[in-house]
Amino acid sequence: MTRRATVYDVADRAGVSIATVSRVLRLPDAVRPATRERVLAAVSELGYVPSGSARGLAERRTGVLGLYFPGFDAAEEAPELDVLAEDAATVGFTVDREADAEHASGMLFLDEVLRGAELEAWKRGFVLMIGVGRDDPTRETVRDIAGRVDGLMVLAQSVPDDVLARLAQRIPVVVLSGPPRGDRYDHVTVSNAEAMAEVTRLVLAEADRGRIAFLAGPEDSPDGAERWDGFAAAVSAAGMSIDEVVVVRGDFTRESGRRAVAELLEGGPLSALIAANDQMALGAIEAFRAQGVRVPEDVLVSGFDGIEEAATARPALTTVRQPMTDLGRAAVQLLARRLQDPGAEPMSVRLPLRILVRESTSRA
Amino acid sequence: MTRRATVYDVADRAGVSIATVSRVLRLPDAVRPATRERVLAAVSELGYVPSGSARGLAERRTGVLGLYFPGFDAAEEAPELDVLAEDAATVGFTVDREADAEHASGMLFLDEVLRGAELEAWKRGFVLMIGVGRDDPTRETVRDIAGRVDGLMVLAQSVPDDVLARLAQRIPVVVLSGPPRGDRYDHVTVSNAEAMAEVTRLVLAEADRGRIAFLAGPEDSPDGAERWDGFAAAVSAAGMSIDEVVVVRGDFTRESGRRAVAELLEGGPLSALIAANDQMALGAIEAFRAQGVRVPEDVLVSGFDGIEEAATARPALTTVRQPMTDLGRAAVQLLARRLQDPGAEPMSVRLPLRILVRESTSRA
DNA sequence: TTGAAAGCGCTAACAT
DNA sequence: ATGTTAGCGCTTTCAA
Repeated sequence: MTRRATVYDVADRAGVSIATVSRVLRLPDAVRPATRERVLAAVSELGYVPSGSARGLAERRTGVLGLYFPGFDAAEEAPELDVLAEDAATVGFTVDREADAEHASGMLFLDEVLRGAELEAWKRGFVLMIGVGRDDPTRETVRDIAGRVDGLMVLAQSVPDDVLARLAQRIPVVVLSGPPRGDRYDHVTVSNAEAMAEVTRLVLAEADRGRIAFLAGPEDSPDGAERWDGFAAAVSAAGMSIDEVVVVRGDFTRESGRRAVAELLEGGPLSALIAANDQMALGAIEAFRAQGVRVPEDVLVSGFDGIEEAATARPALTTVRQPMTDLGRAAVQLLARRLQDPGAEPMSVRLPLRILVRESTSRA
Repeated sequence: MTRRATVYDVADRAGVSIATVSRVLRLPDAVRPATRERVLAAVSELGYVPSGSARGLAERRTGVLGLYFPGFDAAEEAPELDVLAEDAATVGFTVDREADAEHASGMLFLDEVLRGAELEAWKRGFVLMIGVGRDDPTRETVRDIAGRVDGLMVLAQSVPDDVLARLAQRIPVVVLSGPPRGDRYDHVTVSNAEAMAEVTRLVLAEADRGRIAFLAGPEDSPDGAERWDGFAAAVSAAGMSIDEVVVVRGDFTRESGRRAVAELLEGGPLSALIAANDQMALGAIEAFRAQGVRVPEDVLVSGFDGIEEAATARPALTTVRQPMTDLGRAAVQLLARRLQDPGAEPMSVRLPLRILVRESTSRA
């Protein structure tokens, strides 16, 4: 690798000025064909690739959009790997008769958002830079990224409010998912409440007249709260009093779903259980089965999130799926809009959720 | 958003020179605490975020690594989405009683590679820029990226040889997966052949003395070729002649697996079928079942790739899993090495595969 | 159609 | 410990 070629090298070689080189690359039609050919030949011969930094500096835009996630791993938990080590593995394989080669769990959400964002960014001529929030107080990855991009998309909760406010002073910020964070940012969300209301409506329509239970999320979860609101609204709409339903609070884990069912069954049989997320719903189904209660024959169960396991579980779980790819795409669209028109009013986009009706709520 | 603050603004406000501002940010200990505080206060008040472009230009390094994938989508196939349109959807949900909300298929591979790369990059103080290869002749996304990063990781086959060679002239390149592309690049691969040989050995040890079949991939697949080599080696090692086995060529699709079985069964019963990938193996199992041939009682079947469905299928499929996260991590490690020592010899790292022995090859 | 030259916002010598 | 200044490699007026 010899010294990197620059515009000057190309200009020399083609016998033109650097301005002409720049023009050939940016406004080819503004240059006489013969000259253009000479320049392109030089570019090619020298393997010239323009410096993004220099361009970014001169143009005052980078052509890069940033996507910032909450940490999807505890960096510390990652096993050691050092392929440069003296004793680096030399075996070609290992044999495993037990393990199920855990597929990365739960993170599909982020992957799909990423994919949607990348597609939309590409369509608009941007490239994507990604960052993951890991709490290392000595480093602020998000600022690292903010300094290198024209606009930033952050997943709800991944950046503290004050930091976000600072960054928004410098570049456009779009918040993805979660509740609105003030009305100063562009924002993409989903209709948690409406979708939960609809699920509840569907379940109530199918259920016996009997005890209905809601398995809520933790108190501090904004998503959980919205889902509760939706449930409550549907209950009222069905002409029932909210006092007629039983509410148990869980923490979004499967185990808390199991515990909730144990508790609920002490109060007698149930005709439907509506959970604030899939994990709790799946835990509940396990517990019902353990107690000899059949789903959906004896009790209907619904979840929320649309995790993959909801589809493969027996019975398959009725749930609500996040439009993950569209979340990513919508975020980029909002960012692109603001980049074009920095003064526009902050805008909030609400994407429809997809309700998947499956066996667990079908009194066949 | 007022004009973006720069070092000059910060320096003015703190009553120091721009050099001092720069120092506070990069070598805080080289500045007197009192001065440092003043500067940091100014930084904070102004919401100053250093320009990555200016830094990159001055430092002659960007602190960014690039990861370039082959297109995981046909951009054209993506449904329309325009959240800014006048008639943008206003409904909160849709109800779906049939569909299984397809989880993005097959691309888990890339997601996990990405995750591994991001983790390792973060550990080393880099951020990650991603690009996806889509064939748009008018744009060269990969060059876009190459101009903005200190080093580039490309997935095998995602970049034409000549383009790659050009880029490698400018920045370090690491090739991921696939066969070596010349010996001029650092390279991370897996031991396709060895792992397939081991799978074959395991299956042969378990199988009846009967007809053994290999379900090969398309001729032009380098992976397919390596897997074939491994199979052939194991067959020889078992003291059999390669002529004793039946070989059918498929194209890595499930349908081709089904067809292959139909064809194979015409030649009489089989005792084992070793497929070059999971999709074909799963297709084969379906076809066997349709013919009343039981797996694994009558015939053993193995796959390759370790897709998720291999674990949930009935019977669970014996397969070989790619160390995807480690591929990403290893690539970054190689890149970091080369960045430190540009003159080092190109290095090729071979990662062990993980053989997962499951029901489909277990004569219980 | 082309060239000269002035920045873009930073870092890193070198001076003080 | 801090300030001055010369680039880093490009884009973009403004002139020619």
